[in-house]
Amino acid sequence: MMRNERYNAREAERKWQKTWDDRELFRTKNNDPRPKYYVLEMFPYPSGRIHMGHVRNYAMGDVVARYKRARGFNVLHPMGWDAFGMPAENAAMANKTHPATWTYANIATMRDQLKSMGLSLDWHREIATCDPSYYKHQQRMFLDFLKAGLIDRKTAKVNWDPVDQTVLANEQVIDGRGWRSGALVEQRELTQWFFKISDYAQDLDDALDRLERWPEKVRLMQKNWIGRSEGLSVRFALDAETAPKGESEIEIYTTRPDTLFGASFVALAPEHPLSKKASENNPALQAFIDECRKIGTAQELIDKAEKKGFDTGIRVTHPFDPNWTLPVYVANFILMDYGTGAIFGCPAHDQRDFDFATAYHLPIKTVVCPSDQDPKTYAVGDAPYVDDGKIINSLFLDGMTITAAKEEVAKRLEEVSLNGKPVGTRKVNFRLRDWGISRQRYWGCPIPVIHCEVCGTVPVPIKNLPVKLPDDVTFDVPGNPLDRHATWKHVDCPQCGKKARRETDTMDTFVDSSWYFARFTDPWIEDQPTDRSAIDGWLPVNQYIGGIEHAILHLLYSRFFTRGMKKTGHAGIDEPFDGLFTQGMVVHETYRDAAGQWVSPAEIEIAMDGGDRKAKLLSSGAPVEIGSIEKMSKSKRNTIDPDDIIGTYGADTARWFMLSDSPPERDVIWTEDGVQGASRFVQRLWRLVSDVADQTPSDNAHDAAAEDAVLTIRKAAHRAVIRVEDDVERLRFNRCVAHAYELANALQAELAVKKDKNVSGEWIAAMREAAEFLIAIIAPMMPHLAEECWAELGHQNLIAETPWPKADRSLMVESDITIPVQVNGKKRGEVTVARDADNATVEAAVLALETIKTALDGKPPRKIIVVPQRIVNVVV
RNA sequence: GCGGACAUGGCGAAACUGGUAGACGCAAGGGACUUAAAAUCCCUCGGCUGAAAAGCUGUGCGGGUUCGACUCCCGCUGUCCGCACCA
Repeated sequence: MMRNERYNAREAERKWQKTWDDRELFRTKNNDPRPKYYVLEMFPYPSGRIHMGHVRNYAMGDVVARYKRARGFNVLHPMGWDAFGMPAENAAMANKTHPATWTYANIATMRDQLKSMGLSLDWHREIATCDPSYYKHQQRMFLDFLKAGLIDRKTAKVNWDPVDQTVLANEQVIDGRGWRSGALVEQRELTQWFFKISDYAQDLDDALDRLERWPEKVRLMQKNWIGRSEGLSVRFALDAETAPKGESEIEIYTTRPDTLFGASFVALAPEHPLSKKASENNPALQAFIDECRKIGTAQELIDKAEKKGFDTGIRVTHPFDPNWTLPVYVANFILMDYGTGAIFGCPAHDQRDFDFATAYHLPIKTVVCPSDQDPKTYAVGDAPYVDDGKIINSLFLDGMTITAAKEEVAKRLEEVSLNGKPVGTRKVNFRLRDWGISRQRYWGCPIPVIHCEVCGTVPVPIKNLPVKLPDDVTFDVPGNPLDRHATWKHVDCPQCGKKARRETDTMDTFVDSSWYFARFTDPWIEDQPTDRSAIDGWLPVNQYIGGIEHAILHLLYSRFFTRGMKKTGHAGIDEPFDGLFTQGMVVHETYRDAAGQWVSPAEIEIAMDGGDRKAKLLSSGAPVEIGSIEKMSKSKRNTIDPDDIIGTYGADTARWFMLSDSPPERDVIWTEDGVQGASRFVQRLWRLVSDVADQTPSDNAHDAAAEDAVLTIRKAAHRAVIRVEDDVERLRFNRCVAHAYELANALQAELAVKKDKNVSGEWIAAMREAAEFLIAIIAPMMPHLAEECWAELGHQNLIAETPWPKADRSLMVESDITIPVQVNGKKRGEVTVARDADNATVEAAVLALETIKTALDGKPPRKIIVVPQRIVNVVV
C-alpha cells in the first residue's frame, strides 16, 4: 500500500517536543557515570526575537549534542541569556519601560522560539546574567580578584563614547568608533576599574599554541592583539647644559637596537613627564603639547594626523659615543602607554622616522645594506629600507646580520652603566592593555565597592552580596541613573561606619559572559559561584560554537577570567574552551524599489524572464532591482523571520537547510528555493520510510539477484553511517547532508526496481536496516522527522534515546577492486583486479587492456607506477 | 602600510595525508502522469568536436617540482577579513 499523506511538520514537531519534555530526555545529571561531553553555543543577547544566525548557530550545536548523546556521552548542552547591556536602557528611554521588564519579556519570547526549534537543551540550567542570583557570584569573584591583586583602580586615558556616554575598552573601539553606537570615540582621563589582563599577556600568548582545536585564524588574531615584541630599553644620558633641572636621563624602548648607529633624534610622547618638565619654561613647547592633546580627542583624527614635532632644546649623548649628541623632540606620534613613551629615531630604516626626519631636516644615515647591494656605496634614497640585510657604517657591528647586531648591542649596553644602572635592558613589550571594565550605565552588574573618605575604597562584605540594582530609576536624561538615584549610593562605610558612597559604575557586560560557561556546570549552588567538583568534571567546554566577531573580545576575556578563577580557587584550569568553531553568517539577496528604498523579501515575487531572474512588488507589480547578497540586517530589510519559516515548513526544514550546502565556517545564502528543496526532502524521506515500512515478503522471492541487492543496500547504508561519523566529528555538516541524500537516493532507486515485484524477507530486512540507519543519520539534524519515521517503522522507543548504529566496516572491504589506469597521468581506462593482487599481476592486467596496447603501439612502456589499491600510471 | 585567508560548472559546493575533478543540492531544459495546475517520477546538464562510440580541453593567470598537481613551491591578479603611528 502506498501512502499519499503528507508529513505534517507542525503537528509532529509539537508532539515530539512534548514527548522529549515529558520524559526529561535532555536533563543532564552531574553524577552520571558516562564520559562527559560539554557542547556550548555562544548564548544570545535577548534583543527581542531570534534571527537566522541563531538558528544556524544552535542547529549546529544541537547536531553535535544529539550525536554525542547517541554515542553514549553524558552531554551538557545548556542555554542562557547575556541579558545586561545598553539596548535595554535604550528601549527603556524609548518606551518608558523598565530595562528588566523589557529584558525578561524578550527572554520569554526568545525562549519559546528556541523551544520551537526542537533543540536538545537542558532548560533546567537556564541562567540570565541580569538576575541577582547570577551577578551576586560575579560580584563575589570581583572581590576575590581584587584581593588576589588581579584588579587595579587607576586614572587612565580612556575611550569615551559620547553617544552611549560611557567608557569603552580598546577592543570595543573599531576604526575609531564605538563598537555599538558607531560614534567617534574621544579620549578622556577617568578613574576606572581595570582587570589586569596584561599580567597574563605572556601566558595568554604562549597558550595559544596549545589550542589545537581552535581555528588558526582566531589564534592569529589573538596573537596580533596581544602583540608581543622583544626589544631593548636604552637609557640615554642628558647633556647637562640643556637638561631641565633634576633630570639626567631618558629611557627609550626599541625593537631595532641594531640600528643604533643610524640614530638621528630622540622623541617623547606629549604626555611624557620630561615633555611636561621641559615645557615649564617654554611657552611655545607648552602650546605644541596642548595642540597635540586637542587633536587627541578623536581617535580617527590621530590616525590621520601629520607627523609633527617640537625641538625641546634638550640634547642627549649617544650610548656608544660620548662626543655624539642627538636632539630631543616632543612628537605627536609617540604613544605614552606603549614601551616607555620615548623612542630613538632611525630615519633610514623606519617609515615614521623617515617622514619625521624629512620634515625636520634631520640626518638620514644608512646602517643596513640589502644583500643585493654594495655595502661600500649603498645609501637609502627617497624611502627607508626596512627589510633584512647586513649592518654597515656601525663600527663594531659592521658585517653582522640584524639578529647578531641586536644581540651584540644588547650585550654591550647591559655592561655599561649610567647612574648606577645598566644602560641597556632586554625587555618584552605587549600591545595588550589592561581591561577597563567600568561603565557609567544602569543595566549592568554593580561593582561591589564603597568609597569612604576615611578608609578609601572598601569592598562590600561578602555577606552583603548581592549589591542589587535599585528598581526605581529614570532614563529621562543621559548619563548614569545610578549616579543620580536619590538614596542608592548613600551607604555607611562597612569599616568605620561613617557616611560613604557606593561605586555607581557597573561592569562591562563582557565580564558577564566571561564565566557563564562555568556557572552552567552547577547553576543552583548559592553560596559559591561554582561547585568545584562540577566545574572540574565538566570544563573545559569540549566544543564551543559561535560567531567570528567574538574572536578577540569575548574569547580573550574568557581566557583571562578563567585564569583569574583558577588563581582565586573557583576553577582548576586555564583554558575554558578546548574546541572552538566559528560559524559563518546567514546572508540574503537585497532588493530596492525604483525610489532606491530597501524592500523586504516578503514583499516581492521573483519570476524567470528568459533566463534572467526578475523581481517585482507583490502589491503593485512594480519592478524591483535585485541587489548584492549581504548579511541579514534590519537596515537592509533582507531578514527572514525564523518564526515564519518554522510556521510554514517546520523547524526540521529550517535546520536542514541551515546545515546543507555551505560549509559551516562559510557564509550561507538563504534562498526560498533552497528552503523548498529542504522541505521536499522532508516529504520524500517520510514517503520513503513509509514505503519501506509497508513492504511485505513473499515466500518464493529468494534468488541470486536478490542477494546481490541485499549486499548493495547494506553497503550503502553502512558506508553512509561511517562517513557521517567522520564528518560530524569534524563539524562538516554539509557533507553529512550529502551522505543522507545519497543513501536516500539509493534506497529510493532500489524500491523503484522492486515495485510490484515479490520481495524476500532478507531484502526487507536489509531495507529496514538501511532505513533505520538513514533515520539515525538525519536524527541529529532533523530530530522531529526522525522520531516520526522511527515510530512509523514500529519502534516503541525514541530515536533520541537510541544508540548510534554500529556500522560494519568489513562490508566496505571488497575482494575485487576496480582501479583507474592512466597513461602519462591521463585516465585511459579501468582494470579490475583482486584486492591483494601483487604489482606484477596488476601490471600484466593493465598491459592486456586494449586502450593501453593502442597507446603503447607495440613499444615497451618506459615505466609503470602501481599504487596498490589506488591507481596505475603507464609512462610511454 | 603590516598580517592572514580564499579563488573549482549557471549557482552553493565535493575531491581523505598529491592518485578517476565536479559527489550532493539548487536552478535550467526535455519527457511521463493530469482536462489543467501543483505534487511526484524519468532523462540531460563544464566547454569544444561528434548521430553515436569516443576524442580534445578544463580547477583565477604565468612558471616550477612530480610518473601524476584543485592539492606542493615561486611570481602575479582579484576578492574578503583582521590590525593599524605599538618604535
